[in-house]
Amino acid sequence: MENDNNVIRFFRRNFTSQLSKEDEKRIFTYFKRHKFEKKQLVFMSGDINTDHFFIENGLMRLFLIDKTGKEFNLLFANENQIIGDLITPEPTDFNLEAVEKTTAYSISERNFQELIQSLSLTHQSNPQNSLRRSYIKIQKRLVSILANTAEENYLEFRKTYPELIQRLPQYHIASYLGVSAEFLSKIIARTVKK
Amino acid sequence: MENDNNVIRFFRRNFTSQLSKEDEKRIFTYFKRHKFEKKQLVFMSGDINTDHFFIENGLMRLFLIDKTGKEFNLLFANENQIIGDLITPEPTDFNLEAVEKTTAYSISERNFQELIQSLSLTHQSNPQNSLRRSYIKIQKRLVSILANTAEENYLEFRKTYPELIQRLPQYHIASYLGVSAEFLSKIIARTVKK
DNA sequence: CCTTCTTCTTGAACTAGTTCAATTTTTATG
DNA sequence: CATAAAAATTGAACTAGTTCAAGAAGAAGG
Repeated sequence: MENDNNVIRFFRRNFTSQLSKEDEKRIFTYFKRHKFEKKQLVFMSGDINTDHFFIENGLMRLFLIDKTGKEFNLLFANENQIIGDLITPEPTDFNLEAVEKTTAYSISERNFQELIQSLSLTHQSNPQNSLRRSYIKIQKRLVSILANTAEENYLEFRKTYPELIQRLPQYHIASYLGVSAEFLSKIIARTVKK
Repeated sequence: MENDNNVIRFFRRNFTSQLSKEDEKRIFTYFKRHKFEKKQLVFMSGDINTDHFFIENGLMRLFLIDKTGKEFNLLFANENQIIGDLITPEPTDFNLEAVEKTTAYSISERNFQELIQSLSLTHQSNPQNSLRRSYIKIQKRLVSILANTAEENYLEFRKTYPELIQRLPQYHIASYLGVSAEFLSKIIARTVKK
């Protein structure tokens, strides 16, 4: 991990801009590097004290499997993003999977908090703000799914995440939008004609 | 406000248990008391720097109006809960309305942060945690709306918020569940028979 | 207690989206 | 580069939920 500093940059961007060499070293020691194969499951429903994953390279998805066995994608994360279940250390309902071959750095909730504290990021402006942004985002998504048609939601998704459209199989996008893969395919066929 | 301490109790419960008399006085000075009539609009889409409202008595709803004029309820709050739009001080997309005659205490985001700081609630464990809980809740709601039928969602709502079933008109519940008022009425007729 | 307003109900016609099954296209791999 | 596996497409039959319209029931105020 020493030979790059994506995680450091992430910390600078999200928490505070002044990090001493000491701080950086300290940050390194908190993360563990992992490689996951395409479609490899990282954690699954029922697991406790799940880690957060900072993605250096690749693409992951957080999803849920309902009682009928159907999957629902909740979140995607790619390079320089963090993904995990906020309910940790409680048992998670979700599953985390690498969609592509992925390199990621893991940290437990407890260690994450400890790290933030020890860097005296106690002015709390930012860990809260990023959670706030996430909250506002999911709130918008909820409304959008309720208020708009699947076609509108798809077009919006495409506009917002053009690179994800390239990288994700369609059925994962369908599941994120809350429609069947078949129907999304029909939507796309329809919108291409226009 | 001096003759009761709902707000104080809220602070004790949500932030820290040790509050000096000084602290309590300080908290009082930050809040402004309001009374709202049934159906009175408190803030609306486009308003900037909207306040948070701590409800002493009554019931409020946060909702959005889509481009076709249809309303979507996002959140209800009753006694001893706080409601508002986290996007503040940015312009809100939402509307806040008193569903019943309501008494509430308002505070701006800026003052709220200042107050928390000045009470040295800097150990940040809790403002974050309550936001986390909200996030986890809305995440579950999103999945639930996608994965379950309207009937299942209604039964779940009824189980989780029995008192809201009493206090809210059906069409507000319908809008929260993401179905038309007519369809909810049919669902209820159906479930009564069983 | 009468009148008005608000909320709830019901039915009929409709539509967005699902499910299932079969086929084609694309991608990955020995 | 051939074969297998994964992903996308298409059509037909279906269903959950919508919309519109009209009427019934409930609640609230003068």
